Amino acid sequence: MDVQAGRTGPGPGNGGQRVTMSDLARRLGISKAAVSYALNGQPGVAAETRERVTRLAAELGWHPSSSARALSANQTGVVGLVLSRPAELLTVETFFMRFLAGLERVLSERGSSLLLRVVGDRPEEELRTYERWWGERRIDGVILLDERYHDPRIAAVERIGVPAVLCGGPIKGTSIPCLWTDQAADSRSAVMHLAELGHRHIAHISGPLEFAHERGRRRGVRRAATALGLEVTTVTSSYMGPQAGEITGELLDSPQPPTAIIYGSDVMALGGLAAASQRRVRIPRDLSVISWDDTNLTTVVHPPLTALERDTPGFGALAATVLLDHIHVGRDGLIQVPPSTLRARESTGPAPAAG
Amino acid sequence: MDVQAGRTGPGPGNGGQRVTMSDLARRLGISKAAVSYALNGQPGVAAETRERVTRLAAELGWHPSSSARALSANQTGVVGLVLSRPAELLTVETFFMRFLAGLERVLSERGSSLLLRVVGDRPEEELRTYERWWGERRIDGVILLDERYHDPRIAAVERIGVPAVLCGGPIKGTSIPCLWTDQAADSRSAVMHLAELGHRHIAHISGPLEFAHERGRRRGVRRAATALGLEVTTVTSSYMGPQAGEITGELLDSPQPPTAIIYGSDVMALGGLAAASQRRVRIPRDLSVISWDDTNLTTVVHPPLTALERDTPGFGALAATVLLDHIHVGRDGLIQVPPSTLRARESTGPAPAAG
DNA sequence: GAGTCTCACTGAACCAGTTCAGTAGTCCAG
DNA sequence: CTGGACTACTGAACTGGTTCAGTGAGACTC
Repeated sequence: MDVQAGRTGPGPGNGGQRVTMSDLARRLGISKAAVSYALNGQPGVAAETRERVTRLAAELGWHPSSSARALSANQTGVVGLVLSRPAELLTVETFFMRFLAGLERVLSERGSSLLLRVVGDRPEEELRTYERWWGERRIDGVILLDERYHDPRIAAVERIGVPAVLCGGPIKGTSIPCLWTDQAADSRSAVMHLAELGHRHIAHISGPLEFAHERGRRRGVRRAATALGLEVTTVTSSYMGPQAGEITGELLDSPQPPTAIIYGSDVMALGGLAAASQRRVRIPRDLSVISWDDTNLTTVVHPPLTALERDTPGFGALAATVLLDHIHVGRDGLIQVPPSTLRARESTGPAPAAG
Repeated sequence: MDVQAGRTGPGPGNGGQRVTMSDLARRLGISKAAVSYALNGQPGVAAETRERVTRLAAELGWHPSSSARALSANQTGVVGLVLSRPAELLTVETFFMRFLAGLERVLSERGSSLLLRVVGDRPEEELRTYERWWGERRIDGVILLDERYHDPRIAAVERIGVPAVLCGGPIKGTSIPCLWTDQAADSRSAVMHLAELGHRHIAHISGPLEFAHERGRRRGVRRAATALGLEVTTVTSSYMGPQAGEITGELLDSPQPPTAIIYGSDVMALGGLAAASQRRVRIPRDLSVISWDDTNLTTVVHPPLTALERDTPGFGALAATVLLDHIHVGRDGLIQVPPSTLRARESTGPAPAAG
């Protein structure tokens, strides 16, 4: 059993692949150890021998077996990432793909690979995956995305012993590096923009509060609005567009509707746009709209959305860099993610005259 | 050098992790081989011994080392996937995330993991990644996504010898299993829907023709329209919303504008909606709109988009199943993907009276 | 009661690398 | 011309599993 389809057995004479160091040693008439030293740039090999070895290796298409290397070096060159977002979120959000693009750029530059697992909305499955991956020596470390309120993963990865970085925090009393975003500053730039346009009553429709960043943003918006003397209404929604639209409708139908709404994501803002359009509320004349994420969607809709733009691929790249440094040189501590910048487009405008 | 941060050295007395089979054997006073047989359900072990072994393994948190296993079994339990989509596409499309969710469901059920690489729009890098992964024995097989016109990857994976499945095809003269989508049938159901509503001149704005499925769809739309006696205009666009919007504008401004447009994706359809709204063209009174993909976006915008719905997670699950079967039992051949179904919403309506 | 069979287990080889201790051979100093 | 240092290697052990060829003990057969 376990016959491999399309896979040739070991030994020469077949497709030609699957060359081992012993093959090289035999053909060159030297020992395996010499080949190893030559290929790894270790001293103790004559320049001419090294040259012969590397040439033959290239010629035969030799690649080091990752398993064998991992076995003796106790290093895999693989980084793990588990997505335990609810399915609805996965299908809607492009955050993850942009994060991934940046993450991968750094990983491939530094010779690492990414092991990915998508579990539904089952955090306990996420923890078990870390434990299994680390137990099976499949990974060198993990990246923790989507920090939750009182996130159990932090204690778990410390118990398991797997090196990790947290995209979130800061967390007190942990040795895990945290990539910390200043939600207060981002909130301020959005609220300030609306205040400058003359808005006196704004609303913030956030995503679910189980996510730590949503809490941070809600607090940031409240504080910034209070500091500027604005009235502020904060509501929580799922990440789904239709629900954000429904809440938008309720806000607009209330006796004292806000004149501007900040949405937790671009898709939520789209839902708001649809609700406004159904009520013949004009953007931005009657209502200003800001989206907390700047994706390509913001420029596809009409009017283009004012948004808080952050460098999500850069965030991914930073996460990869910090994790690899943590694994290899023990880098620790708190790293601040660059703040978002407000990109003003046509969905925000002067507050309507009070009526 | 190469000191591990947060990683404890081998041997007992530390964090407790990293138990090996030899540890189990020593503590139980039996041989490594007996432990192996016991844990793998092989015959030749007394039931009581097996029980003692499995209990101790669970107690000490033993996990098999994937490297050691891969080394002797020549199997890794890992499947590779490379995304060489252009960055613009990655950030916009949710196809991939939905595909991934289905893929992962099957992989995790069957004990496999996914190794992921995101390269930009560099197909040669994709091929080198396959070659390296296979050479390094990191993977058991790969999934080829986004079939291109005259795709060089098919010959490449056959040369390299890595088991693969192609999401596309059918391809003549290859042993690689193909997951084939009947683009002609999908095209027919979209065109038929418009014909039944009385449209006589329709347009199709497709994505780039380097993608094989875009060619298939274009041909399918043309044939279906011709068969039904409709006039059809086909235009090619990038996947970016604004460009699709621009093309929409040109079509609407032409002397004989179509009364319905089929878009290659939901984001492209959104671009079209924005262009129509700027020209005060009403949807669906003046123009009917169909999107080729049914994502959550189609129900967020106003009006909700009529779309060709296909089970993308199911597609991913099928790809995983076929690849694992190909690797383990040598399954081959052509597998047809279930066809899309047309989900009629409010963006399509009766053709306007000829003016 | 000798021969055979099965059961439960052991020892060793093997996968493909890394690494350490040792060893010829050369060179140079004293 | 001997001792020590250095170079360029070799052989073997080691990583943690799997697997094959034994092996001793007990049960069963005739």
